[in-house]
Amino acid sequence: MTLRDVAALAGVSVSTVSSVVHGRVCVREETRRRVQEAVEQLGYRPNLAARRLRSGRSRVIGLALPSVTVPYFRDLADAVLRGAGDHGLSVLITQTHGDVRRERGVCDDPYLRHVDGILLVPVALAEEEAMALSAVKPLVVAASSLGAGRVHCFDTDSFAAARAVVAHLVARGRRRIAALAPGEARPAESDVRYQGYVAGLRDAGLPVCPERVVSTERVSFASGAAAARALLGQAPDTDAVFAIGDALALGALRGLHEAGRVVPDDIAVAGFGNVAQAAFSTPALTTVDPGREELAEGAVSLLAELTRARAAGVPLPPARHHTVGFRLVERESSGVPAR
Amino acid sequence: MTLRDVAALAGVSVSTVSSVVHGRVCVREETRRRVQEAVEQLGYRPNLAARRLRSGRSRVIGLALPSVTVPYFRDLADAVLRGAGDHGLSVLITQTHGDVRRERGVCDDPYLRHVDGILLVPVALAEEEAMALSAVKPLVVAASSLGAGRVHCFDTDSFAAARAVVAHLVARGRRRIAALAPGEARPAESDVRYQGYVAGLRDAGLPVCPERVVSTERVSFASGAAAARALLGQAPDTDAVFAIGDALALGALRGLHEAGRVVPDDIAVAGFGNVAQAAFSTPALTTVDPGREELAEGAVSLLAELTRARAAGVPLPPARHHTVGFRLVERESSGVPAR
DNA sequence: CTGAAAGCGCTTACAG
DNA sequence: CTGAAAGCGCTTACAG
Repeated sequence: MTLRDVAALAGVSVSTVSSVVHGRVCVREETRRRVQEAVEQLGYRPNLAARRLRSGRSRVIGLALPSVTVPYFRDLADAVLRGAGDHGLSVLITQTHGDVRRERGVCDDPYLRHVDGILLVPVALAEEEAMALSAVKPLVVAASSLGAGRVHCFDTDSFAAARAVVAHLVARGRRRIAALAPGEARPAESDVRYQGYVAGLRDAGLPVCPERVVSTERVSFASGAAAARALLGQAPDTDAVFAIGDALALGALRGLHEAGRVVPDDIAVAGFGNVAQAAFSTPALTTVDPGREELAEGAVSLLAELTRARAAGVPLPPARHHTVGFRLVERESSGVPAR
Repeated sequence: MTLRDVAALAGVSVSTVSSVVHGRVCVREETRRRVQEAVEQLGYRPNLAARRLRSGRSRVIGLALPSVTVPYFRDLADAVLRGAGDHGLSVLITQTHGDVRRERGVCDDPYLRHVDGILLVPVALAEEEAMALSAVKPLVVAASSLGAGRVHCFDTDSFAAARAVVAHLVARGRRRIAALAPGEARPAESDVRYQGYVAGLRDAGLPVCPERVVSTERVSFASGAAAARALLGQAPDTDAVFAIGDALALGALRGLHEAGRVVPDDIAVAGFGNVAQAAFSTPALTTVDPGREELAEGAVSLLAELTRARAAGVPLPPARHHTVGFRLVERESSGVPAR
């Protein structure tokens, strides 16, 4: 079932069929009708591989993120999948597992080689490296604070959001507020959230106590639970915890429970991400809604625009850092009653 | 950067380069070396679209599942992504949202059109419909009990697993055991789990009480919470709940908590799926580990084999229902102490 | 062991 | 408004 077959049945040339299929206006109404009938009758479907070979475009974008098992990224993937559908794009997902080499290599990733553009959710990539990637193919960085706007980037204002979380905890009467965040080589995005935490403490005239800052190995339930236990060991009088990710916060809830602490009576907990289960934990989790839908949709739209521009050979719009609004979601874990 | 360029640099024909790239043995060692050097030097990468057009294979498989936001499917997607990588396959994900028309139409899904084969996680599809899809392109049904083995199918023995859950609850002294499951048009897989519940009650000589069977709209946290509230209204003396999915169970935990019931003291809860957060809820959730890794890997391997067979023009192996082992994971929500 | 050539199905100037 | 023709980059018999 090829253009040739359709052309034969409709009694026209393949060029004409191609024009009809692409909705070009330069075809006589009567001809168009005949071709369309032939298309219907034969159930013609264009061969994508041929189209791609010819046009150099694949209509597929790559989504490179740490792992779909992290609730925050999974929800983001869902939003991207939906957004891409609206633009007629398919999505190829690849997991970097937070490995900076894989992040650097996304453009070489054999599974991502034929994609038109890449939506990258980096964890450890430097802005310069992202710029290098942008030179290879259209790239939009999502959900990560990649600095100075020299790369197309869509992100929540994580600094302000984290700061608002701390302000909220302070308003609920907490003074000894801890932070849980990935350790040593803190990913850029996590670091921004952490800096927001520091700023929030400063706003309230509170000190940053090193023993209240716990480094975690990853952003996972297990790490959160372990970090909570460690925190109680080194700073038992802590009365609130800000975890830079919901998975960490949900794990901390668990760790605190195991240690016999009552949340929020003994200790408040707040996270970041407003993942689906944050509303259904016990107690329900106070967190930041990062405007995920808007972020995913904006990033996909921009990427679609970039790939179109590139295909058309027109200059790409200059890189910019787009910021999406956030919302503080106050729930039981910080002492806000349900309902 | 094409075969031609490499051929020119190496001073051979494109056919020879192609042979080297494909590792065919019929090339003289000295020639192979020269070609490989040229490949390196030029950084040659094959054009996938051309390869696909020529070979008719894409090395991409489609994964069609209800939604990546459901924890159970998200964990499955993660396992499939990893399994596919081992076979050198990319994965294109499409969400059916449990819509049977989208399930029936997976082979026509414009985003899945060029894939070599499809891994389908159906919710409402009948076996006959799946057979019809199999005729279009290689298809493996995963994580769903699709009957009689006339379609390639990988599944947990959900019936036995659900039955084992009930046996466990009975062993923990529960007698008034409720079930939470999607309503009216119960998906095949959910129904199998439900039937396992019924069998489990029978094994213990317990009656199936209609007022203890609550139909949910979806498998989500929110549905689980709502169902738990409904259950308490219509059968307040219930002492255990078996939810056919972990999302439902985790939501029920929340609903019961809101209603002032203590789990497991007042009422035990068990789920199905052993999703990542099941170990980190409060209390930790008793559930069934469905052998996800084995299931995903088996399904992907089989699909890879089918696509290879089809490409080679050899007859596909006959359809079969593969069953994967499960494991009951006993945790606090059914009264098993932590640790 | 190596190469010339056909062709996968499409798009796109270009000519008419 | 329509068609003939070139060519995207590759693979694969086939001939030598």
